Amino acid sequence: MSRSERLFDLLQVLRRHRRPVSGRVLAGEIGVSLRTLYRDIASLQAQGATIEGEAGVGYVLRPGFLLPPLMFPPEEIEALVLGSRWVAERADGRLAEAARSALARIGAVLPPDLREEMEGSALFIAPGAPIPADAIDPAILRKAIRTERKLALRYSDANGTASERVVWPFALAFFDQVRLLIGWCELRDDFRSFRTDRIATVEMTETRYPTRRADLLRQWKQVKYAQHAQESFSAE
Amino acid sequence: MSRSERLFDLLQVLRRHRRPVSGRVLAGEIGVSLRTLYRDIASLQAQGATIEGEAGVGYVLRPGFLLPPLMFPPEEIEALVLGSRWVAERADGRLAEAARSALARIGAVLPPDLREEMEGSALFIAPGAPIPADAIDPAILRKAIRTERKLALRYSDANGTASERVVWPFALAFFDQVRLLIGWCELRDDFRSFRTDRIATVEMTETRYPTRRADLLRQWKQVKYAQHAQESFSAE
DNA sequence: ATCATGCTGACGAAAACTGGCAGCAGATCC
DNA sequence: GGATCTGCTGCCAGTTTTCGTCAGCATGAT
Repeated sequence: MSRSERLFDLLQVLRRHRRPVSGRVLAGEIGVSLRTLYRDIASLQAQGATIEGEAGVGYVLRPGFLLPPLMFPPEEIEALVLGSRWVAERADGRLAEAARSALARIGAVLPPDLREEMEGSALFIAPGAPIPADAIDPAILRKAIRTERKLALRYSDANGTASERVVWPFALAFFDQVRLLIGWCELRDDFRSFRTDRIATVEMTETRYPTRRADLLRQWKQVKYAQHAQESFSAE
Repeated sequence: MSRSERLFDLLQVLRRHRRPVSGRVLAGEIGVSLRTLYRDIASLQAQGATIEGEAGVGYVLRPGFLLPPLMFPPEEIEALVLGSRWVAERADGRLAEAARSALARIGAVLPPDLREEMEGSALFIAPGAPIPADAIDPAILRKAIRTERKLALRYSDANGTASERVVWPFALAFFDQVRLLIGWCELRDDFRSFRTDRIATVEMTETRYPTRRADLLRQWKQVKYAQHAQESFSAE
C-alpha cells in the first residue's frame, strides 16, 4: 500500500475512534512504524486536519477537518446556490472558482434529494455589463486583508494621475461594476478607497499593520457615517 | 506538492466539474503529466472512488464516495460569505433570510478559526441603486418553479397595459436592478419573461404543468441561442 | 520520580514516483 | 468510413520520497 492510500486509511481509522488513541496503536492498525505514523499525522495536519495530540494521552481527530453531513431547507439551498452563482459570475477568477468549489463540497455531503435541488436550481444570475478587468491579481488583496499586511500600490486616479502608496487594507467593497479596496493610506494619512481596476501594481509586504482590521473598519464606518448620514454601509 | 495532497485536490477538482472532464484538462489543473494523472485516477478508484471514465468523453465523479470532502479553505469561506451577502442585500426578504440562516448552519460545523474567518470576512456588497419593490411575494414564484405548478398572473407591461395569463414558470433571472420570471405563456403560446416588479397579483394553481422544468429551460436556451446569442432578452 | 506518550533530527537503503514514448481500443464527430 | 478525441497500459531510467532505526527532548499523567 502506498503512502497516499495509507493516509486515506489513517483518516478513516481516526474517524472511527472517538477516544484518544495512542500513536503506537494507530501505527499497528495501519501496519507501519511509529516514526512513520508521526510523519503521516504531520502530513494530514499540513493539509488542514485538526488532529490533536497530547503527550501522555494520544490522538483525537477534532471535528472540522471533514465536512459532516448537512441539511438545509430548500429555500436555503436556493440562497446558497444563487449567491455562489453571483460570485462565480461577477467576482474574479480565483474567487469564482472558490465559489464553485465550495458549492461542490456542500453538494457532496447533502442527501441525494437535496443535491438534486441544488443542481437543478432555477435561480440564475443574468450576465450584466462587462466588469473592467483588473491588472493585478485580486487574490493578493484578499490575502493582505486576511493577514493584515501592508500593501505597496501603484495607482492611477480618475484623472490618470499615477501615485505610489503604502496602504493598510481592511475591506473590499463589491459594487455592480466596480470593486473598491478600502484602506488607510499612509501617503494621505487618512482612509482611502481604490478601484481595483486602477491599481497598476501591488506588492504585499512582510510588515503587519499596527491596528486590527476590525478596528479600522469600525473607525472607517464612523467617519463615513459622520460624513453622510444617509449613505450608510451595512456590513451584514 | 506531495502525491497525497494532490489526490485530495484531484478529488475536489472532480467534484467541482459536473460535466465530464478530459484527463488532459485535469492534468493541467493540478500540474502533472497526463501519464501521472491516469495513475492518480487509478489510485482513487482503487480506494473506492466511483470515477467513471469513458473514451472520447472524459471523467465524471459519481457522488457518494466514501470519504467526505475536506474542510473549506479560507478562500471558499470568503466566496460563500460574499455570495450570501449579495443575496441578503439584493434578493427579497425571504431569500435574504434564508441566506443568513444557511450561513449560520455552515458556521456551526466550522472549526473556530474558520468561523472567525467567516464572521470577520472583509468582502462586502456595496449598496447599489434601489431595486424596484415587488408587489407580490417572490417566494410564491420560487415555490411554483420548484414544484412545477402553473401560475395565474396579472401583469402590466412596459406601456402599463394589463393582462391576465397562465404561465409555466421554470426560471428566475437576477439582473442588477430587475428580476425576470421566465416561463411558457399559455396566452402567447410561447416563452415569455416577466419583470417581477410588474406582476400585480399571482396565484399558484394546483395544476402541475405537463413538461419538466429542466426540459423547458433547455428548449428556452435553444430558442434564445437561435434568435440572437448576443441580444439580451427583454421583458414583456 | 517514573512512565507513557508526543515530537524531531539524521541517515542510508529501499521503494515509489514521474514523465516520456509507444501502442491499443472505444467514442464521437463529420 | 475516416479523423480525432480520449481512456488506458506497459516499459524504462532518472529522481524523489519514503521508511525504519536510533537517539534524544518535552510534556502530561500517575
